[in-house]
Amino acid sequence: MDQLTQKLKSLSKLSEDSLNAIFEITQLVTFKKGDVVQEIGKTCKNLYFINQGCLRIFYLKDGTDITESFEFENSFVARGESLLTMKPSNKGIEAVENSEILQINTPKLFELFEKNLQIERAFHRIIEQSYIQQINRLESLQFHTAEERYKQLFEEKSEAILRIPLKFIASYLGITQVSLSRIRAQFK
Amino acid sequence: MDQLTQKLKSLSKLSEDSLNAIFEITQLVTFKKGDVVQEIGKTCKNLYFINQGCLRIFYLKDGTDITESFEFENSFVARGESLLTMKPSNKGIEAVENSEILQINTPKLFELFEKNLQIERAFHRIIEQSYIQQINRLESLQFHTAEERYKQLFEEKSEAILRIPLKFIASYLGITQVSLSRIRAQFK
DNA sequence: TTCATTATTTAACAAATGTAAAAGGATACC
DNA sequence: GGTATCCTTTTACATTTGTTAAATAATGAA
Repeated sequence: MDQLTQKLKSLSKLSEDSLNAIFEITQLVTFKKGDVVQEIGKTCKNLYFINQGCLRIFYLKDGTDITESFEFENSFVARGESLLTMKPSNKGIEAVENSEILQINTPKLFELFEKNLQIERAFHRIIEQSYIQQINRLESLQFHTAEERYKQLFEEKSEAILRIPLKFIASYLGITQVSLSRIRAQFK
Repeated sequence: MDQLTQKLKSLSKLSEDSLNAIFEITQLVTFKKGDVVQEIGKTCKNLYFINQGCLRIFYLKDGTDITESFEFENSFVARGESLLTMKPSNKGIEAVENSEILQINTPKLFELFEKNLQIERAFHRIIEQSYIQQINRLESLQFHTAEERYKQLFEEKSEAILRIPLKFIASYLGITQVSLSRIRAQFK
């Protein structure tokens, strides 16, 4: 739980008791490359923290697999809109690599909020940070060309291009694989 | 304050005392069409609630005015990324129509959080809702064509097309005015 | 290793969107 | 009311991106 502890402490002040309360509703799980962590159509009842590996959130648009987002070590992953509304998500989560994941039970987490303000605040920080991330992503998609978006990804998250299949990168950037290939060809 | 009261109560349980504490840090302001409510470059220290009128968040990309978002009556408006990070925003806020706005002082609001959990929770709801909105907007931009995005706006927020100049709508949809005009021409 | 499968690139053509400029419309101000 | 300004549409052409299909490269399993 070391990595998770450090991450949580970096967000908000947390006592040992608070941390232990969180650990009690947390489970270590492992997935193999390609495993489905959460199926499309289910309501999101877990918040994931990546110890090792890579997860992606995806969905199907007219039968085509679309990558909404991906995360690496020391990041949280959840289908926020489902977690917060308690409604089924049209998105799924998949392991892009063999992964070691901490799985936090969110119904129990929300119960903890009622008795422990420290915990509530820490997890609100996570939501806030996801929100800020989302605002920046929107700006990128709204007004940068596909080439600019690729460059930006290359600069800010270059490991993504090394660790994630390009077909996932393409849909993440909102373009086709062919288009991404053309952009990459210019770079040489 | 009626509209704001109703809105807040719809989000979370709030006592009269809590509501009054919020009102104490809230100010009624009016703007004329075209007025700048918040300048680009300033740190966001207010959360706005629209009693009457319309606000838009915008920024400049290579000298071109881009509309990031707009809101009408009974909605909150803020540059979330600046409000939460306390850093200057590269975006501004403008009144699209003559508007009557309630302006909530956020540094004081954050102080209230420390003493009043009800208030903290109510405003976290606002952030959560903005976050969900943002997720859906991203999905729309990432994988719908410009035509689909226009149709969607038409169906979900048709008043926007009536009340907001099309040049603002175009950049909001991530396309040029010319392109929007072409899409609209097909609809006749 | 070898073969089958999957991922990536390339090519050719079609469709969508951008750019620049001009023409109409609508609006605001004197 | 008239004029200037701003908004919207249209046109013509350039560029980007999508689609389909094929070729090449990389990967994984027997």
